[in-house]
Amino acid sequence: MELNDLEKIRVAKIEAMRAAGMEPYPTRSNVTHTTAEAIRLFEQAEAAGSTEPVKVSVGGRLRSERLMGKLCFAHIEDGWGRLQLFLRVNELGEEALNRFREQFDLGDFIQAEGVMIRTRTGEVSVQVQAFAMLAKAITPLPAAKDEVVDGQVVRHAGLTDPETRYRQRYADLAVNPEVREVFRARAKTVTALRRFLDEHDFLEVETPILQPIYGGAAARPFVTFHNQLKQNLYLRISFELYLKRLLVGGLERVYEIGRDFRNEGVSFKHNPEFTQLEFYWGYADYLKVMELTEQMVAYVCDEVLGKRTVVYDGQELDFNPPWRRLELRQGILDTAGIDIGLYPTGEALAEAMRAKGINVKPGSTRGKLIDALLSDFLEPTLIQPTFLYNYPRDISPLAKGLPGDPNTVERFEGYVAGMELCNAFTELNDPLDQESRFLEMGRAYEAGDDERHPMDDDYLQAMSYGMPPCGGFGMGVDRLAMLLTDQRTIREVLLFPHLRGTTEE
RNA sequence: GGGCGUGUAGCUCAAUGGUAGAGCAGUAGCCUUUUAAGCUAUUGGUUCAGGGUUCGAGCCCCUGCACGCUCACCA
Repeated sequence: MELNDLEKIRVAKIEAMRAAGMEPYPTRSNVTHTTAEAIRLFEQAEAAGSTEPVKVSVGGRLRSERLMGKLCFAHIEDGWGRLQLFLRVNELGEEALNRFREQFDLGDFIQAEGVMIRTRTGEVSVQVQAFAMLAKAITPLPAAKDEVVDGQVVRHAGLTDPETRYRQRYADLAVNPEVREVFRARAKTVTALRRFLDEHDFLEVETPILQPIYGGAAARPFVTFHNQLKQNLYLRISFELYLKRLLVGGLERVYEIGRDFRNEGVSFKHNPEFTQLEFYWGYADYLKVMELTEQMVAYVCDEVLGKRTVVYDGQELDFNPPWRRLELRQGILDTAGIDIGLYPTGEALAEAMRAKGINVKPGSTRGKLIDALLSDFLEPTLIQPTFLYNYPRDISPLAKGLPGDPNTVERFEGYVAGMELCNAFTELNDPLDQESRFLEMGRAYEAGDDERHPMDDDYLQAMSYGMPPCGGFGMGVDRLAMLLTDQRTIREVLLFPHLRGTTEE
């Protein structure tokens, strides 16, 4: 452990404490109240007109110190808030107060016991009668100054460098309270999603992360190897194929919240591992799923924010149902000026796009071209929550066809703030059709496309036992958390986002 | 992967090719109701790494690394 000068000074204090018979890392604390409990207790006593002294023992991290000769004000912070400590030579004696001044630094975890009082300026405080070190910090917190004014935390020169914040998230969290709030909101989001689905009689399940055959999405997987079994395994790119097997088995409403892994580029909305929610709802279809989605997101907004509107990137988003519904064909016509319905083949559509001066990636299928039009023209315009529906068949191999339209499937995606939030369809449950779709995919991707999917024979076996009609749904939970916490990058809602390795060590 | 930008003290930031600085933190002294903890003094640097140009490089050039923005990729 390489120590800088500031850290060496603190280590010297540790040695001085031990030499004086005090343990800087005692095994146990003697904390009786959180800061919030202590304050509440005192305010209640005050309101009741009680003269009985409120005695507490509180613990927390030392966040500010104001040394005034023979007295000292300090703030400690625990997981519930902040509390001012008032240390006087009158109660503590000169020796103890000097010990506090000399051995206690900002960032240390300490314990203080005493009587709750209100100081002359009116701040609820602990008049300290005894104190102890709970855990000495060696590295100073990367916040120069931090205080509470009118209940607001004011920071002067805090920790802002994104790289340091992500690599040392512990320091970021310790020093930036709004970061802690983001992750509290994220946790509430996940809890609310679970509660909503539980209340709608969905069963939460867990399916394999290590899979011998990956599928359910078009993405490159991470590959790993089981030494004993001498077997290649893939980290899942979706839960879909396993969850639908469960509907075959009679678990007709299931969901899973967990991690997906995709071996692709990173961006403000992509991380190599991300949290996905998928649910499958027997006897439903994509229209019913749309309605449930609206209700679910509105429910989450209520639980997390207490309201259904949120300002994201300066724009107010309204999550009140119903969301705007826009047929994909119409949306592309409105924004790109091309009616995909007039071009049933990839060649014809590519021709129409070139005529408009749009760059066409050679070898693209019709579906990929439509997806490109969607991404480039339509997606940026979808700010308010919108369901795009009816998607091209060749990029949706697990979705059921739209009756009467051989090129189109019953699929929708939810877009908010120009970003894809969720993806759902009426699930294909015809095993023979499914098999031919797999084969179709295999041919379309044959020319060395590494998104080509292996045939999953066991999945077909499951389908052949019969799966009830159902609507399936997938949503990026990180992206929902971004929207609800007004964060413009996924890294801000991941505690430990993926960063490149450093060259040291 | 491409383009643009950034990298200087623990943190936030300065510094025409000419002595590397400030605020806060730290250290020392003074101070019995503070709240950007006041006054006084003071310590602290592999300027991301490695090469080059130059009498002289934080600054200019090259290579590499990391981060940010952006484009590409990504159902």
